[in-house]
Amino acid sequence: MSIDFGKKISKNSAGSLGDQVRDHLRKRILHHEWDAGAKIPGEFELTAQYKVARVTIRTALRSLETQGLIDIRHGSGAYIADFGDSVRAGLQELRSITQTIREMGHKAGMFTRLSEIRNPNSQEAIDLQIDIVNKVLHIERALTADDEVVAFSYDTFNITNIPKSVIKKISTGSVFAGLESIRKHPVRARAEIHAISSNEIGWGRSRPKSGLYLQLHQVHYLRDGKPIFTGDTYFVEGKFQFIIHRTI
Amino acid sequence: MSIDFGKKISKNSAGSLGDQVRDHLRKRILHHEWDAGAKIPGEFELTAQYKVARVTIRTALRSLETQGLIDIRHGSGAYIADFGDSVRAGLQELRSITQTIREMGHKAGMFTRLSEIRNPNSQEAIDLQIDIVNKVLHIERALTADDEVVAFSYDTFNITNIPKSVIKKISTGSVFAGLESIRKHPVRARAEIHAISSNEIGWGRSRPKSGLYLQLHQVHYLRDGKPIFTGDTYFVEGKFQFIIHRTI
DNA sequence: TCCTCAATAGTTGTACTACAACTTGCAGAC
DNA sequence: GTCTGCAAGTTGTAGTACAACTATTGAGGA
Repeated sequence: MSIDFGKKISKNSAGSLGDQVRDHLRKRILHHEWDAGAKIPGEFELTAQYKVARVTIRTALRSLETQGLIDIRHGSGAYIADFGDSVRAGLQELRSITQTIREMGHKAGMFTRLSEIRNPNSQEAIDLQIDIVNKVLHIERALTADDEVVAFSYDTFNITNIPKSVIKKISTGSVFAGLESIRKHPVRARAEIHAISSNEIGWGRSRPKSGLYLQLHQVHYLRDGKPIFTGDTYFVEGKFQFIIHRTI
Repeated sequence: MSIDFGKKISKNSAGSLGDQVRDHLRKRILHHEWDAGAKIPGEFELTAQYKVARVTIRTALRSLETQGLIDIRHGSGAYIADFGDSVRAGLQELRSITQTIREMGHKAGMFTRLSEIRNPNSQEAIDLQIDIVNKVLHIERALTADDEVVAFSYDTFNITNIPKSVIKKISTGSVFAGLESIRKHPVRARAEIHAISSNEIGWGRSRPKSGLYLQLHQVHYLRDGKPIFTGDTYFVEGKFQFIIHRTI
């Protein structure tokens, strides 16, 4: 079953009813339908708005609370956490770095240095949960903001069951758009953060002399829990501000 | 109401029943009661174990799922998310580093190098939203796991309206416990992450030769939105694994 | 006038029941 | 051996009722 919500429903909304309501409410929050600190409608009113049971609304609200977007107070209501913009630019939201750069008001660019189809190495095979005889697409790119390199990116995709046209689309830079077109876009990712000092990362004139990077090692998962792509992104220290919103 | 759970219940467990169950289940997970990928008991069995309603179990499980510790599959069960066994912190969960180390089954320790009451510098005054004539408590500590230094910490507290006994408690290391005793514990924090290479961080023999740190600059906020303390924590690269769970 | 406090309405938290939707394993047919 | 379909088990959603907590209101007294 999929619901209407009275308003428009986004194409990529899927999963349980609770997840759909959560995603919809999340968009309403991030679109500043309510100010920071403001009280959102009560559970009974949301029940009426979305035409679902109260328990469904509650699962959505609890999820948003765990994500740090709202603050639920017993006997009072749910309030918008006054962190809207930080969350937007923050690490917890799964979106392409290019898109994040763009949303922060900068011109996003990209230079592809390498794009090849090959067998995965052992670490990639483990991360992607595939055998080393499978084929993967490996891409090395430099990401820019306002024509300045802010990160070097090494990504590897499991291209089993992915049509050639989509592989081409991914290769040209539209990673998330390409995967979304065949409903194989990731819904969550696991990321490890490391501080790295190395002169073997990056290339060209834009490589920083300091060799100091913030490394983000990520594995992206589909809704069914299977990994779709993994990669390391090396952010040039100081060029990109990471914000994390921590909650209890 | 507070529940027994059949086993010992930790003193700092508080909040709603769902939160208590969530915290208890989190400890069981982090203590490796179940292997990675293993199925945890079903909702009905947990209902019997904890002697609470199924809806309470469900709120706890949904929260753990949002935090990325488990993976709930409709019609099947809840499974432990795959993770290794090094010291690990979900960055979006706000808890003391000491407590995190302890929850992972390691011996947590702490050496205080400096503890003084003084006026804030300009940056601290901005972060804490106070005037520079106010008084702050500044502490410099080294945090250890299994007698090995994993981080150096420089914290500054706004001690306006904080009784002397609590200040003493904070100084001796029980930051969160001290603040909680007067209901001034932070509920969220805003954190910036940086990669730092410096020989001016840390002290003593435990200072790493590489000088490579993951810096976490944080401001902690109370429920009413006011900052309570700020600080920089420098994690020795490689000693502490940071995990971020990104969702759509 | 100002303060205290009790009553009250409104909101979230927990309990219980019932059924829908989905997954998994197994028995049986072929 | 392979496939199909049933059955049992598990999570998801619905509905109701009440407990626990919050915020407001207003009466009463200093």
